[in-house]
Amino acid sequence: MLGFACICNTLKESGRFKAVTVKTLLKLSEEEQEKKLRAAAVDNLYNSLQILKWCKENNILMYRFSSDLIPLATYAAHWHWWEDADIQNMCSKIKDFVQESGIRISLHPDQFCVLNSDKPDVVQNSIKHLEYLNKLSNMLGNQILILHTGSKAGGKQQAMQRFIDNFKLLPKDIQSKLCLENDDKSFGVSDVLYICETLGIPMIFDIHHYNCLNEEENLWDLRQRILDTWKGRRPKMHLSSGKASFTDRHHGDYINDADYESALKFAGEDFDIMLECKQKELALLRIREKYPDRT
DNA sequence: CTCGGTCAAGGATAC
DNA sequence: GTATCCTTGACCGAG
Repeated sequence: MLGFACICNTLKESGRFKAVTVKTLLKLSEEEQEKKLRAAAVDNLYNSLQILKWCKENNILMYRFSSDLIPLATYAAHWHWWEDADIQNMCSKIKDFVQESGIRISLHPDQFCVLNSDKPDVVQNSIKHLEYLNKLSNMLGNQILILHTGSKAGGKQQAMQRFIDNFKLLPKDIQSKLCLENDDKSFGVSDVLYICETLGIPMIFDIHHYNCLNEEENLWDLRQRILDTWKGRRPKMHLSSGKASFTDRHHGDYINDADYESALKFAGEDFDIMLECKQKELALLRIREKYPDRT
């Protein structure tokens, strides 16, 4: 099964999301602030639902929500977005649709969510961010939050231990949703597998990150260990192509055939594949056209 | 209206 | 310590 993330180009006006800047917010009264934030959030949730409906119509059964659906969610502390009737209403519509359509959903915190930072206030902010995404997840019926290990300050081993220690401080509800993904700069497949096995959480295998950063591990040796971290749930993996070259960390617009084929080979019958490329659903449709039997 | 500098949030690096 | 880049897509003020 293939999926894509966030933006849907095809839907034009309802395929992307609104943001609110702090600068703008500070010019407004508290009442106007809430009005602006609510309007953007409701709009973003509505657009997410439109995208999900489009996915269903096009038989795309996996989608990752934008993590910015509720603008400035942890900034505007006076606004309890989760208690807002319009937002609750939109969320339950999405939750119902997800349930009846069977679309597999997930959420991916932004890069500033660094659970293993060596700075205590960054860890606290990261936990706040995870609490926001967890709350939203429960309202949307999402069970998967995908995180990177984070910083390697102080050395990789220490940084991995900080991740493990800080993970244990999280509420169980968040812990049960977290999955860890290998990245392209600091923590490779072996590192992330170690953490996942230690904590008993699923590992997201990102094949392009592996191509950019690896210890020449034999993927077939690691494959079963990755599968095992899912404990019977259906595993997911990520796929993208380098923009300028095979190991360019920048994501390309589309997926190269060779990259798709090697991902397919790795996935076999066992993994769902989330596409991470600039052209989002268009890349998925292009793959489907090229490989009609294998998507 | 369009254009482009700017934007909550972190990290890594070079000096 | 501080300056600067990385990196995303939308905001928003200038023209």
